[in-house]
Amino acid sequence: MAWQKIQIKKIENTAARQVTSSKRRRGLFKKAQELSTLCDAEIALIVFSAAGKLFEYSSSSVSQVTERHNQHPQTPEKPEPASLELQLENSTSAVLSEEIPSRKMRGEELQGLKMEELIELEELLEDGLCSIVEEKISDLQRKMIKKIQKARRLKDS
Amino acid sequence: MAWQKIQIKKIENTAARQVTSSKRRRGLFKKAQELSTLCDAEIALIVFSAAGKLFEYSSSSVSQVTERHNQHPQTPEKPEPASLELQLENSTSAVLSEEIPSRKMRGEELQGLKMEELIELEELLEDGLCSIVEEKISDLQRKMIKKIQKARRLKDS
DNA sequence: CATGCTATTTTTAGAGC
DNA sequence: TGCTCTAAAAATAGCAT
Repeated sequence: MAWQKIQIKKIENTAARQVTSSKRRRGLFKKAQELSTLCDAEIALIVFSAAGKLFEYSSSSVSQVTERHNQHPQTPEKPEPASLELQLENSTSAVLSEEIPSRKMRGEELQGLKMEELIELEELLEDGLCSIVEEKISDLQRKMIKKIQKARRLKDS
Repeated sequence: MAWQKIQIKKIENTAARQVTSSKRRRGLFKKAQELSTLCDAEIALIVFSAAGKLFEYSSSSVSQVTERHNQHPQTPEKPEPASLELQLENSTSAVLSEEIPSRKMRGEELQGLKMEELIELEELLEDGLCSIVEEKISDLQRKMIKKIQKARRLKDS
């Protein structure tokens, strides 16, 4: 793909394999998310690295998709909300699965909780979303600063 | 990616969405297979198209991987913040196109701007991201409140 | 160990069949 | 729906920092 084309066979060099694993895994998850958003597909992607580490992505939740997979065939209906809404819906699901994976509180399962638990969960969700966006804004700022510096250099020249 | 760059948002045209779905799905499955082979990873990929059709790939078998996923000890570390990151990347793109569509300031085009314009743009981006997340949090709160009320009714009955 | 940098390969949007 | 073609856009292998 780059300075040299590679064969699709196991990379024996451990360090190189690790680097390729990270890069390609990231690319794969991105592609999965893009397909989900562009084409309104429901996707679950589970990856166990050679080291046994788990990585997962889902447009909704892994358990939801695997459950649907188990019960296939069936023909569900898919409404079509705004794209941004859809993306944020997915963000919500992702936060839920990340912040409280051990409690399996997703979707209708929330209904079984006590009020205190619901409030606690609410706070978790807010914190999770905010911290993630703050991080994203920092990235944006850093990128913008680089742009500004570039603009300056262009003016000086 | 080709004659014209596209945004990562739902493709409204049904025919075009179907075509893109087929093409990208194939690409995604190929990438998954390559990662599995190159890096000795165990992968399961489940895709339900918008029409409800099932497509799946696994380096071993879907049920084997999902089983391993279920048995996985409560994910010691954050398994996948990447998916959220990616979704926010796309949200950022959406903000760009929504907030300043008439100025067509995306990607490399930013480089032609003056410093003041860059700063102004930076603020727009931050505001856009924050307002979107605030809106989402409001939605969340509303939903949580409904859940709480439901929990109360269940207790009273 | 991550991050950045190209040159090169790979993917793919759009149009046609 | 599936295939081909083409040029632009993305991904990325190998290094460098």
